[in-house]
Amino acid sequence: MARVIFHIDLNSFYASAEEVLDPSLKGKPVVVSGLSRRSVVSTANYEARAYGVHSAMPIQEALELCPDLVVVKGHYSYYEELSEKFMKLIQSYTPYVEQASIDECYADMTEVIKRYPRPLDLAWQIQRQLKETLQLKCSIGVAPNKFLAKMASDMRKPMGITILRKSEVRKKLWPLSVSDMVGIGKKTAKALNALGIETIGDLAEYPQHEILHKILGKNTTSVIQRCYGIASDEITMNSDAKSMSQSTTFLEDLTDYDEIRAYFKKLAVQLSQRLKQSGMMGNVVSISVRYYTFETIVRSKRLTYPIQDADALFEQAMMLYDENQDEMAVRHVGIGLSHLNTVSSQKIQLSLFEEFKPSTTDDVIKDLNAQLSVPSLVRASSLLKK
DNA sequence: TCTGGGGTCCTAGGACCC
DNA sequence: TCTGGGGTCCTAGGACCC
Repeated sequence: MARVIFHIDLNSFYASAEEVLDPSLKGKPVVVSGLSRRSVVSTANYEARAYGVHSAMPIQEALELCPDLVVVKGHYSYYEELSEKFMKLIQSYTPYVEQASIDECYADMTEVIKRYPRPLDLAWQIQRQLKETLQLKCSIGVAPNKFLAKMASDMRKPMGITILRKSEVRKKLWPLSVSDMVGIGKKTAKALNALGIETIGDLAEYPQHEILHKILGKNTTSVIQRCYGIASDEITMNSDAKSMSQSTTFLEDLTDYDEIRAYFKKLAVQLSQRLKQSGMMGNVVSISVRYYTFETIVRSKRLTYPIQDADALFEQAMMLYDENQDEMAVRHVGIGLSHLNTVSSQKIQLSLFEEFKPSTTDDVIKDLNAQLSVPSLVRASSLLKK
């Protein structure tokens, strides 16, 4: 049985959210972005897009294109709040809602839709309700699976509703450029173009799958199936974050060790705060360092115990940084933590482990550190001596 | 006007174990 | 004494998305 999947995508979400906070912005070209010389556009509203301004464009360039541009600093916790309300609203229709990002979700409306004369009526209602209650515009794609729903919602923006049936794939999907497919970015598109593949139709009919495999890897089959409108209709609910990171680009490139260290400290504190807020711990620490050349390295380390504390994050980050010191000027640094688990599940794992009685002093210290969120071996050792 | 920040997933090589 | 082949874990790098 074919399912009815909705993809609901908020239009220029951050910019719209700012217009809710400050209605005087309405009608003006607005971007949400950082305020430094090195910032790029996070989201542009449609008035700004009319000038050619778009996401990821350096703010300086955007101002060149549109001198009257209103540049607003993002209020990200407000966006989170609004996003939650958005998801709740969709969940009032069906429990089968998959959050795809802060401003989009998939919803399985197979059952819900039966209560409406036409699928369009449900989509209209959702659009109207989002506009009335949250002042947010959205585009909705309606299709038998997630991929087609997503492609459909992209076809009419803003405030569009598009139904895409599997029987229409040749007519509506095949003429599109391969780069319009989700998952096909710049690099992959270029490689495909080199084979003479320009459109989704070209890709669908390309006979030599072994050659495609060199470009698309293990996704080859599923990418080709997508061209024919075959894709997953499975809704994955409530997936916890797998990693969390905090990074910053300096106003000027830095060479001074202590200054860079101070930034790592700040990032560790911020990251730890967020981890604690969401009750997460993790045991793979990573840092990223981008040099003035824009070359970026990432270094990571798996710990035998999970951490959450700012001091522990900072200590591990600095160990990774020290091991990879370079005299090049640094543009950007970041700290990340992955292999996250909720604190409560960590405690369960810990208590299971305790039945086996860790034998070495090292293990005891690590366990103590994990339980107490104590960062350094020194502090745990001193506890043991008491 | 040079190139943010926060994520996910895939690939590939080396270590290590059986 | 010139050499196996899986499987899994760890790390690094990169593509992609919003």
